[in-house]
Amino acid sequence: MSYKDRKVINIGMVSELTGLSVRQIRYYEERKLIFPNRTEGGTRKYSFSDVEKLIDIANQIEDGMQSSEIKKMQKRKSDRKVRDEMIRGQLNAVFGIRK
Amino acid sequence: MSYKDRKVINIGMVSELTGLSVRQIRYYEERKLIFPNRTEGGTRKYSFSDVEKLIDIANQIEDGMQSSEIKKMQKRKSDRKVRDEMIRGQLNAVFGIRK
DNA sequence: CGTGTAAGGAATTCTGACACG
DNA sequence: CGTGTAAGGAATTCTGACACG
Repeated sequence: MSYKDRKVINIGMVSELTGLSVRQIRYYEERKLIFPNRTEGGTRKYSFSDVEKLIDIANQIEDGMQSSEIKKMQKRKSDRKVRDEMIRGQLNAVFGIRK
Repeated sequence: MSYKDRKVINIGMVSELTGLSVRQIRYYEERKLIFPNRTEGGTRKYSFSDVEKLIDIANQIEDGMQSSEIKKMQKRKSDRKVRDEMIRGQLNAVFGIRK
């Protein structure tokens, strides 16, 4: 929706923005930690959110965490978000609490 | 500073985002209406601000305005901004009006 | 496991020019 | 003036593999 989430950046620029090698960036995708879009021609396209996520991933790897662990943590975080949003939705439906 | 102003988008994606041809986008640059960055290799890089500006330019062209006229209007707009900021600065220096 | 690299090919972009109008 | 197009070349990216550890 916002600029931050538009997938418009090529891998070369992502490499420059993050300081990571293109090899690393592709590898984190292979491990299902990041999900760029693709052009018709097959070129990867990333968002600024992806750039930030990649920096986090690189830091976790640097701290000795394995990609499989990082993936699990991503899932936990995602699950928490879904749960919180459901609770919010229910509260809103029942009590009409706004925002 | 913000995501909106980071020059990270290739001309192909700009073409897709704006609906303009790459020929048009390059031409508006030739007429000094837009100023992308360049990679070492010479590839153009645009920001989301540039994308919006390009849409405005295309609309003005479509309305029959010439590129030289558009450039003049851009300058006027820029001059107004500089003037307003100077006034603000002076007021702030003399009266300490905040923000 | 995470990352570098050389290999060959494909997609993307660049410039300068000719065309039309 | 604004834009399309074919031309030739250069920069960018892609995949699959081998290497090291």
